[in-house]
Amino acid sequence: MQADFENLTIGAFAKAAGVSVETIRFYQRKGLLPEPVKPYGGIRRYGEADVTRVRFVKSAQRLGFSLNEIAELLQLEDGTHCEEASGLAEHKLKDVREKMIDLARLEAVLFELVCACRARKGSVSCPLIASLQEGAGLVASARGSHDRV
Amino acid sequence: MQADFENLTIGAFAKAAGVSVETIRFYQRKGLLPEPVKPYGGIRRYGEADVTRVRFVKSAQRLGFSLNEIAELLQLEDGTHCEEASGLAEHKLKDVREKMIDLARLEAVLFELVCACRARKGSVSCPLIASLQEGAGLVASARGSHDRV
DNA sequence: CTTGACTCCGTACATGACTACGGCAGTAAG
DNA sequence: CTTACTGCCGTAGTCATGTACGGAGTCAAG
Ligand SMILES: [Zn+2]
Ligand SMILES: [Zn+2]
Ligand SMILES: [Zn+2]
Ligand SMILES: [Zn+2]
Repeated sequence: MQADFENLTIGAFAKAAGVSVETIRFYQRKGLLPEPVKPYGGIRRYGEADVTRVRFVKSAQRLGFSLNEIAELLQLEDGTHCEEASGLAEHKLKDVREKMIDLARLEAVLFELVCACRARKGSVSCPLIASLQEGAGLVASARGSHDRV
Repeated sequence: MQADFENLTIGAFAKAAGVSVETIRFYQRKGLLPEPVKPYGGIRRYGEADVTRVRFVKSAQRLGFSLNEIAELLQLEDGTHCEEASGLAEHKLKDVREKMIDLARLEAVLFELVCACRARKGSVSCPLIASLQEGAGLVASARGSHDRV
């Protein structure tokens, strides 16, 4: 029951990697996947290494890396550049932590608004709408100098 | 030193609202802002109310609402639909909380990877890269049924 | 040999939130 | 009056991450 992960057509490859054929082709155009040589007028074949590579992309994506950042990571694929790789990851970790703080602030404000809405007994109009209209400093959210997760 | 917030041209209005002219026109096309009547072959004028409205949009955006959701909120602008408004906010709050959980998981994994990278003493290759290549169950991240913040 | 499934390739579409451009018209300063 | 801004309007482009489609070629089974 061992699947043969060599000499896959693009369809089988995509299935093995858990993405669509179109996605494979898209990654090729982006330079995230090598395009295997095409035998004279024939059909390209893919192997184990390609499947691994797609899985790499997908895991990195789940970690919040963009495809461009993943391209950078793929430069380091041979595993001999620990410094650079962990540098990228640390940067991403910083981004994630900033985003967590933003979201926490968001959560607090939204919660407060929902509470105010529920508790509005005497007021004529919805406190949520009212506070959005003032809109002053809710979630000041000093957007940082670079990309977010 | 009191700025006169009536009879603004679109340029002054945009500046007063803290967005670009193009953004104003974009919001008009999207139906988020009313387009004031244009005097015979002349120039539209904007006032305080328009500035307030843009600020509403921007605050709601900082709270994670999409422009479409903000359009919904604007339907309720008169403040007489507390139910609907707080319904939207509660839904968004739920989204935010889910996203916070996702990010927390992300943070943990990234942190672990960075640690592993720093601590790799004997291993030949970078543990971060290695673990991306295996890529199995890192951040399972069961993506929910709907929109995220 | 035909049929049907699959590949190849290029192009277009989808989403969200804008941003840019080009040409024409109105307005203000000198 | 001329010049230099603005405003008006429509169209189109950007970025990210794909998805969809159409026509032509290839391959394997029947
Ligand atoms: Zn490393
Ligand atoms: Zn960053
Ligand atoms: Zn309310
Ligand atoms: Zn939702």
